Amino acid sequence: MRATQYYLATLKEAPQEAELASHKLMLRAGLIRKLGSGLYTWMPLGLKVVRKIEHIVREEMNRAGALEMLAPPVQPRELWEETGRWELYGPLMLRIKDRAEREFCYAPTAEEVFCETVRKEIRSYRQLPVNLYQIQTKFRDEIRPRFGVMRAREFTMKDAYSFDTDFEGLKKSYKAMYDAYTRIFTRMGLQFRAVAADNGEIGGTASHEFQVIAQSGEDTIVYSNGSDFAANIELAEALVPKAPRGAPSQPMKKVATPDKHTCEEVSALLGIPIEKTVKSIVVMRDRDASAGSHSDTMYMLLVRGDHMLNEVKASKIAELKPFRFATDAEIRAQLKAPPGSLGPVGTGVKVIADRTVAAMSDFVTGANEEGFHITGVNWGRDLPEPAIVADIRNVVAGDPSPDGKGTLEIARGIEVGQVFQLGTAYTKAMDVTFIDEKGATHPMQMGCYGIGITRVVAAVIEQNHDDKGIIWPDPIAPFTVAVIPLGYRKSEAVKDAAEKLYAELVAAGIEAFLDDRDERAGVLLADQELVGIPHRIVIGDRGLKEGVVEYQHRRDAAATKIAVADAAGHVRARLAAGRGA
RNA sequence: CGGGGUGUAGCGCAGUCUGGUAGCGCACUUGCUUUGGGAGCAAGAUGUCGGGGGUUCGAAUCCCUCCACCCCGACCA
Repeated sequence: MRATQYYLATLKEAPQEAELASHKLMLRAGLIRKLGSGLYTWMPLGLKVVRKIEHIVREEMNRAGALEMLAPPVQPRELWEETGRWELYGPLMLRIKDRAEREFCYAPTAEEVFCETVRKEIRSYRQLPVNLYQIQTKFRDEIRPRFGVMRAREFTMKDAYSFDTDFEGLKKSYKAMYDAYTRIFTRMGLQFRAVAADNGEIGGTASHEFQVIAQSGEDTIVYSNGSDFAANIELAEALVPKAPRGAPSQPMKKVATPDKHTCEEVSALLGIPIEKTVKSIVVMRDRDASAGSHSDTMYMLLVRGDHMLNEVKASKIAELKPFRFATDAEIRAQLKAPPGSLGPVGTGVKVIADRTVAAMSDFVTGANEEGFHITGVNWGRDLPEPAIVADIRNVVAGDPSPDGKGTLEIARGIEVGQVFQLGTAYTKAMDVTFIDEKGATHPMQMGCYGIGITRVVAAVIEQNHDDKGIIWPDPIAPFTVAVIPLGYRKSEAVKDAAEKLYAELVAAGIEAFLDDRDERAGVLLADQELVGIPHRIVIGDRGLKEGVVEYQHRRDAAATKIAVADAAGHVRARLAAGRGA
């Protein structure tokens, strides 16, 4: 491609709406343009990258035995009512009406259509297993679109659905996808980690998320330094403390803590370690909220002062389902005290203690009186044993690994893919069945597997950029080599050498970008660096006099001189070396 | 949805407090010079100052209202 026949939409400055490095660079390099909140137009350069990612995904999906098809993104309401998701999805789903007032949604995912297809097409165990996938635009009306294409409302997703006769088959299909995903993200040059994940509301038997390691990631993942344990923090279990609860050694005492509300403040004021304090989080179970009657029950969740409540874990406590945080008014009405001075002593409110808290003695809590806390609190003596003891906190770095091997470390991640064993949740609801060898009918075992194609673009940039711009890994670079003639319009020698090299590269099947614009050297080089073309060859009169051109990889600190005749060969060698690495 | 903020030329911004009829840098057009790291000079084009309403002789500026977008908290690929 020649620059003069292309449209490089680069910007010197990033629009102010962009916060994240990848978002800024995608706008500056002209990969995307914003159309509205969470809506992006892919410019020619950006689309090239998307297509390359899709290409890798297709290759690996096909290699794993999956078959590509394509379902409509606009789907009738009736289909979604079969699984109850027309209601369940709520405002996240974009709903549309046609001229006859029939209702549709713009699909946020596609379990229903694929189930519909399979139940119509497949009858016999002899036709199973199958794994069908598509690469299709999805729409989720996110509460808060953010970070450009990282969390857009419209995005491209590769979604696959496997159907098996039995659970053993499902496990095989799942493993095949897990392995395919590992190959896909490896080929893209990403540093990633597959972590055990929460199954969500759907249930099912297993799930893993593929997390790209990045400081800017929205997810927190934990992993063991002594084993291969890795999980989303939502899921990672905090074990029961090894040390038994100590015997009470202090009397219970009310102390003044004026204007001190957080555990940090109170522990600093009293000179007591924060590990001796307990945080009280007041929630309401509103089990009958949907029926309109309000029989909400208050619960107090107790977590050690330096720990964080894990809402996913708390939401799994059967007695609490579903819960919400109590309002300020509810707290004042029932506990006669404002948040910041709350505690479990003498309230009569049912207490759910974290495992760590249940093992504490002589601890500090709020006194349910503004400006006062209580020290020397002990279970059994000063208040009843907790009604429920459960794991309701986030693990912290240094906690023992749940598998008993090593301790946990914490990192941030960007979720680019997830694999799910769904089991029969959908196939039962939609009557997706097959006939076995004895003529009996059974629901199929289903799995689903997603990759956020457009999010991958942002994730790759998060991991591969510097202050000058993007640094694409070879397999997904929009162009592989930039040929940069210095003085294309001024020097016949430069022009001839550039044209010759460009033709050679193209003939060798290498995607070259010849920057034949009548611009100064600085402009050409800055654009190549911003856009992130990984390899470049600079051709100038100065070098040609010595018979050389300059090769520089985007990550190299300096250029190396190459004999003019060897330039194309050198690039080929570098590309081959990159593939090996 | 709650909290904070922004909306002025394609992009980045000043001007708003203290009302007087819109400006800077980059980009764009033309010409000359320059030419190995985002050039210089000269000339030029580009604006419903987010929309609507009000106050005023006069509104980008003050008041009301609506909208869009961004950031922080509850969602997911």
